[in-house]
Amino acid sequence: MTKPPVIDPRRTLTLRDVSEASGVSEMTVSRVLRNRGDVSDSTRERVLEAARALGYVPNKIAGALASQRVNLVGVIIPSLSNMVFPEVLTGISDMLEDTGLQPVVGVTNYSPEREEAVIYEMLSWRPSGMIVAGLEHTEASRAMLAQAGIPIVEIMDIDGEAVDSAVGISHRRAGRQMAEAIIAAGYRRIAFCGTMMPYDHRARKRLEGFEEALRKAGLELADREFYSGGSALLKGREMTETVLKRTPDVDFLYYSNDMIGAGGLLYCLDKGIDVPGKIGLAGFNGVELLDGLPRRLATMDACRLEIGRRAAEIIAGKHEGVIGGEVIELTPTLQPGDTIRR
Amino acid sequence: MTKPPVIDPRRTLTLRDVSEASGVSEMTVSRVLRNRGDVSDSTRERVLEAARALGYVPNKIAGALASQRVNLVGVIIPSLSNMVFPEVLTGISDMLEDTGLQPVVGVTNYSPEREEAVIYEMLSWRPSGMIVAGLEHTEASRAMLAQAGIPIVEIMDIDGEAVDSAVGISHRRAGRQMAEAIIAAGYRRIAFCGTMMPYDHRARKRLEGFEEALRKAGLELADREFYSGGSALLKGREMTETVLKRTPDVDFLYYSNDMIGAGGLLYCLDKGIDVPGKIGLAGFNGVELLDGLPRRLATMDACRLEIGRRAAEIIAGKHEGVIGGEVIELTPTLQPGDTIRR
DNA sequence: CCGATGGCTGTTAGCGGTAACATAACCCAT
DNA sequence: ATGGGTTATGTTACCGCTAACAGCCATCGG
Repeated sequence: MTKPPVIDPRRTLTLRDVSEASGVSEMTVSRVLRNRGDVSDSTRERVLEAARALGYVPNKIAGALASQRVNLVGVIIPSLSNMVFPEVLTGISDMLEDTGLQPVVGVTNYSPEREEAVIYEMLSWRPSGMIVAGLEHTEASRAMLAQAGIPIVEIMDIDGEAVDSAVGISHRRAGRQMAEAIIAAGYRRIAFCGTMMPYDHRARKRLEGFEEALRKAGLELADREFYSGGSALLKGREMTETVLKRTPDVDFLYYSNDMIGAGGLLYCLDKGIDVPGKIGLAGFNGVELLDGLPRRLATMDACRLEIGRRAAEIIAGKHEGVIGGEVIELTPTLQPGDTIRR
Repeated sequence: MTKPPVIDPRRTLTLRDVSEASGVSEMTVSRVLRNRGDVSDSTRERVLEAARALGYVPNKIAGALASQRVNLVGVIIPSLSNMVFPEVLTGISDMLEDTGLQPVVGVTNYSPEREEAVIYEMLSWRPSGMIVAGLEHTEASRAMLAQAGIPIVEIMDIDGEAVDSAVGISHRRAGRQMAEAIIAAGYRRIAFCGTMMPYDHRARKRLEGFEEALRKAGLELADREFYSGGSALLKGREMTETVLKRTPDVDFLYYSNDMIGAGGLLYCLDKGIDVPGKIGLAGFNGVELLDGLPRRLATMDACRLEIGRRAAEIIAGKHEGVIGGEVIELTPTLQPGDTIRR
């Protein structure tokens, strides 16, 4: 028995509906809607009218399958609650704006397994390219990316080996530079406060570079304190208090990000501690938030917008010549602010 | 380190490749990979092995077209640089976690035209549902959503007419409640600072509710100041300074969001102004950031996480019975903090 | 007046999967 | 043996669209 042909009034429309409504073939409708090939003005007119009247929305799934072309770019980042990744996203969107490409975001929460799953999921939509934060991935993730046959750009970091292209800064060098500036300013009892997430490789590399520079100057960290979760601003306060109580002679606090740095700054100001006289402070990232604080925290711009832009450019193929495997190192600038002695 | 098996790089793998490699039909491979139907253990084993060895990643485009099923949920929000939407997203992701559904985010930058374009783009991927921030859309946007034949949930706001379902709070009421609390605390010369984006309807509604309550008490705004763009914290400082200079007898400042409120708070503390004695302050949203400030800003929680969760529940069809058109009003709680006299 | 040319539209054959049905092999009770 | 029921696998026909090519008609130079 054949099923009764259910004429669903809300059946989703297809090209055929538009084609019937406008009296031309599906192919012509397709051409009109994509602005492809030659279509006479009168026909185009008629088709557009019909499509609008019906409220037709093309089915990209079918289109993508037929054309083997997908206008999506997968963007995989560890977190959205950080303010740094949204800014990278802004750079990406800006640059992708009129390329017909569209970013699709996946979040990993700093978990390599989650990242692997997200990459798999993304790739199964056959995007035109992938932008992935960081250089550290599971073996399987790297393999999938390498096999995908699309441009891959790893962003934020360049201290390591990229699957394909990479755009970022050297966090080791950033840590080193900050240490050198701090030492040059005369601080000697230097402590570190930062995230303890084992998978925040970039914070780890900054600390490595930082300690390396300290050693070179015959110094070592006077103290260190780690946190995870919670309000970063509050954690910054708390960690600062902890360190200052535990190691009262500390004269500088290096924070792994601006948010906890800001917390530390507010704490010091609250307590009436002389900043940067008695204690110097520095963070990392150059977040906009700092502009509103009572004093400008020393920090280092991570070139987030620029990273997003450059990565998107590579995906969009806007760069001349080179086909892949580019590594673009951007150079962050140290902003001494008002929390390092001069 | 062993490299993964390098397959012919010019062709992406299909079911057929796996089927040939494991000696069964494509259909059986499909069944194995989706855990559908009965497949003998030995066959399953063999297929999985082959798929893994080849590095096969299924093509969801083809799958979606064939099955008429897409495991995506479109989420359309005005901005990512706000911290409130990332939190809503968290709620959505949490709830969607094990439903097989995956959120895909689109950003409108508070532009109705952009929103229309993003909705069109999203719908053309035929998602299983859509979550859209706000109730105000272009005529065309509403029509598209209504026609799509999928569950639509408008979030954040319930003061207006929903296309289908809605989850949110009443911003008018929120504004009213805050005004009542402020008046009850004895403040009389009340000013407002907020965004001037013409499309931030929720901020607008809060202000409307706020002024309504003032009027009911025989009061009116003593002053008002608007901003757009830039560092919200800094703008908060600046606007506060402007208002206090222009209208020195102001005794309360109501901010349209916590970030500018925090800026105002920092400004007042800087200037040694007695808060909440001489001047009271309040913001809106209950952002985590506030936890780290020297004093707790009065605010009102916008139920962001809960909104995300509930919206996702509706899409996932986890709610019993009802088919659509639900409107869920959540009730924000006023957190008086330390910046309103008691 | 013919074939060539170019503008416009239609036809055909998939894209890579999956739903639905068909088939084969094996089991058991009748 | 026979029929009916399982279980495991294969076959067929699309899903909605687009690439590639085929056709048609008017125009045009020789």
